[in-house]
Amino acid sequence: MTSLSIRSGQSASGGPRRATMRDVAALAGVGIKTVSRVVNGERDVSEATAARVRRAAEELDFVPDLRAGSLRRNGRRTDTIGLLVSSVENPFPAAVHRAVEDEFRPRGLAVLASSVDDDPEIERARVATLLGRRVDGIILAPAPGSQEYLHAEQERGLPLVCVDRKPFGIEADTVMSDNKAGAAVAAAHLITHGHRRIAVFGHRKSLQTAQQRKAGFLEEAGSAGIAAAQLSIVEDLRGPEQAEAAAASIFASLVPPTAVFCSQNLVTVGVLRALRKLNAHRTTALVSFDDLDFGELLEPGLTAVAQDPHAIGALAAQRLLARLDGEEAEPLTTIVPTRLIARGSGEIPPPST
Amino acid sequence: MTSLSIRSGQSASGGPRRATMRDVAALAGVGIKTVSRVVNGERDVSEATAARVRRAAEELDFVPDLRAGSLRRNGRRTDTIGLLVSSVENPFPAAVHRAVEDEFRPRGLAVLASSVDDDPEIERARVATLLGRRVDGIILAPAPGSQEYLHAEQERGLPLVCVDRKPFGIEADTVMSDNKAGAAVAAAHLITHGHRRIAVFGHRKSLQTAQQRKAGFLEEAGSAGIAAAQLSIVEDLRGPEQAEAAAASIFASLVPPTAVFCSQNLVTVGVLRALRKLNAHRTTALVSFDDLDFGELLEPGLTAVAQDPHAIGALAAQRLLARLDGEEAEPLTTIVPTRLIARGSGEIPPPST
DNA sequence: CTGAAAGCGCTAACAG
DNA sequence: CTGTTAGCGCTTTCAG
Repeated sequence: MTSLSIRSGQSASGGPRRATMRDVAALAGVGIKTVSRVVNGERDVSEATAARVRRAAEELDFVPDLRAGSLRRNGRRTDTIGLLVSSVENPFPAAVHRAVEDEFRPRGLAVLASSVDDDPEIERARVATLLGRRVDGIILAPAPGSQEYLHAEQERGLPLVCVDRKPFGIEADTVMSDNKAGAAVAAAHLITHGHRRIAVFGHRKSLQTAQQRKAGFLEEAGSAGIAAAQLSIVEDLRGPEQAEAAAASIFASLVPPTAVFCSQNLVTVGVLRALRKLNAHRTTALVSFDDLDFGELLEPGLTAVAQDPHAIGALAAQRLLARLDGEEAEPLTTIVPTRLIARGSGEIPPPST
Repeated sequence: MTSLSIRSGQSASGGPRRATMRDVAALAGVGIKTVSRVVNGERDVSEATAARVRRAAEELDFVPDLRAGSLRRNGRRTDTIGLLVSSVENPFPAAVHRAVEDEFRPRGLAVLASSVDDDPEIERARVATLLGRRVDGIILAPAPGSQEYLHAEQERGLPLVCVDRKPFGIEADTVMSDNKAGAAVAAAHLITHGHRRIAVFGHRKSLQTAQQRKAGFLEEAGSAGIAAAQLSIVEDLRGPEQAEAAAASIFASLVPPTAVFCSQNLVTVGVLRALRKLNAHRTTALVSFDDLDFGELLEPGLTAVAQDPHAIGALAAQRLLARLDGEEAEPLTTIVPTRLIARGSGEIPPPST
């Protein structure tokens, strides 16, 4: 198995070195440029020589080096784009990732994906990594803080599309959910079902999505005659644990809210845990912004304002492709609608005290 | 805003072209090699010139071109690795992805991630894409079918590490869950709780994990005196819908099983739906291989054999790093233990008829 | 239809 | 300590 053939390479790895175009040319008895023509499907090569070249390439397991090619090729394209999200592991960004991938694949574009953890410094570092690899464009879920540092790159012609939130300090194509409207729908839903004493649990305050969802909810509540002061509002919850603690304290009070709105899925998880411990989950209405993966399996089923991450990813990728193809229009913001899915938790009426 | 400065480039994008090392050298008044030294942190450059170079680089927004560098550098490393999983969107691969990323980041390695949808042809196409970009190594969740086509690449020195399942037709470092043992634990758990009439729902048969989990379960059942013939076994379920249909039919029978084992999370989801529709979810014991994201929120809580995707990803990445560093040992298979999490559904006793 | 020469941006190998 | 020359593997340009 481990036959130690001649080492010509530098590192510890063995085997013959990878064939180059020159090798193929030599074996086929043609010039290197002819190989290039065949490999790139340029015409004006006689079928006879083309066949010889293909056989030689096959024989040698030739795989053209895209690095070298892109270095000289018109446009210097690497056919690689960068995707920067909060975490490749979270369901929302992961779905965006998949949609982006599917949109790019037919064009032969590969994607360098990386997690930023909503940290501005990490974002800059990851961007640097992408620029060094000369990606053709970047799809970015902006972290809190400014993206102004990207302005020079945009001027230099780097296509940039933002997803989930708008960038700060620059302009760029952006594809995002209709956070405000979605939250307003959630508010209207709870109010319609008779609730007026409502708790609002918000996620990380520095994120635009948190601000917009809160604003959307409060506005709708306000126009229904419920002032912000009448609501129990908790903000800046960083995860399920914090959300659970906050909910535990609020719902243990003497006159607890009859309904909750959670602005993000992780917050929802925490709140659900708290409600279950208090055995209040069947009597307290709950609407979640962001669906949970199997929200229909909960009891009651989770009523959620669902986003459409696939649509967001696909639209962002299409925007990037358009820019790559030379579109010069003003930056465009695309708002993707949300959808309220009523499955039970949001339709619980207030106690008929 | 959209100031159309001088176009020197080729594509539609404007702006001054990106600075090269030569530009930096010229501005700093030094040779290009000196810039190279400073940029790469080689010593033997006077602090004075180094400072001048750095200032010039800063001034020009210089970002070294890693493509060009890697083309000539010893080892020709691109500092990029490929990750091929069933889908970047599924929770399990997504968690592996994150762990891999975290392990590579400190070394400056970027990751090209791509979905293969468990299709052998797609796998080959994605591998080709990676080879063309000259990745330093590949982490692969093998699709059904043979990976023999990778043998030549391995000989040529391409480090390959498999995750989740073993490759077929070649040998390679592999990191995977202890499927058999995990399934055996599930069987023992149900049997201990008094069940003998058990349904076994398996996922896609061509996947190793399905075979191993089924085998592990049956063996354990066998040694407890339960023959396979006494079990209701359904195999090759491709998704929640199929699983739901299968479960609906089996549990509607006159003498339904008192317990279920599901070999994969998507199967679990389908079975749970079916049980709920039959209102049998509180009386039928269920153990799932693969946890659901919020299994603790179900009622009863989901008893699951949980895998450790982060550990799998991290270990796979470490294996790859070791190979990149020249380790020449025989391919190593690392088995990651699973953990049974009892949350209620698996502890339901059989009806005391 | 085909090939030789130049050069992409950088690093290796040598000079000074 | 610093610079010059070649050359990575490919595409361009321009001659045959």
